[in-house]
Amino acid sequence: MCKPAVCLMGPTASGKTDVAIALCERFPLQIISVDSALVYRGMNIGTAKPDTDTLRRAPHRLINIREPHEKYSAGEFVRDAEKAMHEIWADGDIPLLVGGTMLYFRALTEGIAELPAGDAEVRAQIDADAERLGWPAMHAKLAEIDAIAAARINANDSQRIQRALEVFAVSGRTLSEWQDAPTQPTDAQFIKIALQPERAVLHERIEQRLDAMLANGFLEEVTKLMQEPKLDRELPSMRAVGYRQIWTHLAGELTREEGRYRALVATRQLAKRQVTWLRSETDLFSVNPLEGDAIAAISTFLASKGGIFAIPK
RNA sequence: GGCCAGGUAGCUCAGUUGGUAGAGCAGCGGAUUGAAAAUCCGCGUGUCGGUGGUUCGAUUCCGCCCCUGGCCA
Repeated sequence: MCKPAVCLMGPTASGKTDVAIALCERFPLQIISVDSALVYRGMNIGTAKPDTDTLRRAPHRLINIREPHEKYSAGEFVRDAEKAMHEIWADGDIPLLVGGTMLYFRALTEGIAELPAGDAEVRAQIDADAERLGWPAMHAKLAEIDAIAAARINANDSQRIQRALEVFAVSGRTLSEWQDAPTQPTDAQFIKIALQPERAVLHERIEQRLDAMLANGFLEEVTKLMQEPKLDRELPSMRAVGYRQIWTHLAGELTREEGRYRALVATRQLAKRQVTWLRSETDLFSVNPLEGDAIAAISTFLASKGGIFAIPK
């Protein structure tokens, strides 16, 4: 039996949280966060994490589930999200998956291949080799063991080359062999909603939000993180938009104004990549959240799905 | 007011011994399978300040004007 789940997707600063909370007041929904940065504790201001008051009113699952020195992944997300969805269904409610990490949405709704987890030691070894030989040479090595993956991956794409080499090193099977197996999407009827503001307006909101973050202690938050002995700027968490640039500023390599500007640019570029993902989504109900009554439009759309949505709270 | 330097893409600048111009950044488009807020690929978007002159042809040379910065008054 296939139960419903609502996906609320959108680029950063598109107003997802506000819409999600409004929807929770109208329908029997419980929120699951779909965000690779909100999983980290202590990263609150720069990730625009909902504040504690908001979280009390509208609890979010999959927020604050990792320390910033830990890793998280799309595969782990799918397992965690499926578990959370079953809990919510067991309560008689419907999951509301809210976020901007489009790979996580894709993995959940389309399925993701069974793959070995990342291995820090193997990665360090590959990095060391790449340091000497360069990534194009590593790409050539990959072509010898997995021509299919090598054909798909650009010779400069350090991360994907590393991953493909890593998978073979730890499992003895090539990445493309692993990925050859058909993937199993999560068993749910996904109702996909996208918040798509006009680009210029989104850019304005991004800038205002960044300045608000800086006024509200973003620098202090990063200062505190820099003092953690387990943290360094190569970690996935510390490469997050904003954190990486502010860290570079606080390390004395950029002025405050340069750091702010680079953080601003990085956030816009993130938003653009998120929009690119959305363009390739099918069966999307698309709404401009900053024009007209978006909540009403989404409510009408959900009500048209019938079932539990036909009876608002 | 005088002298000097400059005015070229959204920004910072290069360049054209006269044949209408190109880098970086920004921006835009795309890819995306356990790091994805990551990583990578592609695309130059222009009254060359204005105006008159010389010339087959001026962004380039000359005159005048405008603007910006500096120095001198």
